[in-house]
Amino acid sequence: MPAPDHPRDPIAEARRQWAAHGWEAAADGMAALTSLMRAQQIALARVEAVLRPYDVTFARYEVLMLLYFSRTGALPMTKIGNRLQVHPTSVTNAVDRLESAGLVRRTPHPTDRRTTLVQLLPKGRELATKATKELNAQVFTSPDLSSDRGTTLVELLAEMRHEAGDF
Amino acid sequence: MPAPDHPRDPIAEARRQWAAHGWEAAADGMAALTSLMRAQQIALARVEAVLRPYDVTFARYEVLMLLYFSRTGALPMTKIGNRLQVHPTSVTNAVDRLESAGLVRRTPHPTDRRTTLVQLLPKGRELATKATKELNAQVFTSPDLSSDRGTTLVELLAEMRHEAGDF
DNA sequence: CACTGACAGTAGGACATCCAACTATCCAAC
DNA sequence: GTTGGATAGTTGGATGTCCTACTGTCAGTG
Repeated sequence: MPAPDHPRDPIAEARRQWAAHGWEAAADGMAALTSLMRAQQIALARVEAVLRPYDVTFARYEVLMLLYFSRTGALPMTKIGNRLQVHPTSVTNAVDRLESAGLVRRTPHPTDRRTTLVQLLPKGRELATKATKELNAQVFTSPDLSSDRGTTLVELLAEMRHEAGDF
Repeated sequence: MPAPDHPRDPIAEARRQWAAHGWEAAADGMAALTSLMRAQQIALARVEAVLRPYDVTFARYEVLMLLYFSRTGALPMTKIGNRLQVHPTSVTNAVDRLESAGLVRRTPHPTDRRTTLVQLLPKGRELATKATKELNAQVFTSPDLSSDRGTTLVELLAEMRHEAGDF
């Protein structure tokens, strides 16, 4: 057996404890969920480190890219929230900051006065292009994400998301 | 081709856009990372929904379980932060709230006056037991986590975490 | 044509996370 | 012994997320 005070995988350790307490049936699920939490934390930190010089967070970057890919460069707040699966108030927050930074602009909807359109500005489009280039180079092409492992991960998580009604 | 305004997988859609913009090499990595973010969000929401009646968040629950599994029911703040891979200030925050709820207690370390020990109280141990029973039943044994899929997920993410120096 | 329910967005509050800066303590090296 | 670097923990500030509650607007129903 390994030395007790040696750095081991804390999730494997937790899984062992689960089983030791008679919770065998739930041990795998616990390990899967905890792994998900930890891996997300690591991945997010890597992304945010790359985005920091551009003064945007991942949340705001996602909004920019959604607009970047849209035909007219503009989308209603609601549609942004639906696509990113975040609360309306989170969209308000992100757009507030993007607007303050001069990257997007709020525009009234031509026919529906309830709706606010978010319009990507040239400065925002430029930032999206540059930041994406950096992310592609420094994170998205890293071997632990882009290999077969990454593809398998996408498939597994897509099934999970689908069962949870994500799309 | 599917109807353009039909609900499709937004990640598959983003992957397609990535490729269309000449970023093929990064498309898989982007999809993997984004899947991770989304799946974590879903999983966390499921856990927090179960924990809400107990007035603890997942972060605080993790602290409780760490103490629950420790031999003496007490750990230094630093050790908690290391195990959970969170910032020292996050531990301070979580322990503050657990202490206010009467679930743990701060104790001075017998020999090192810099160190603060966090001691699990009976009320905290009881809550940990009950909450775990609920989580096991309602989340951790759900088929999308505990099947082979869950096991594969744990292995994949363990490799990722290991390469990122998580343990 | 008024009413009622659904929808779009925002304001205020709670929580978790991180970072930078600070105090207190320990320990090793001179 | 004293000094200086490392360690433990907290405080204050920023950000993102959610929830609840609220205002305005739209659209279908009577």
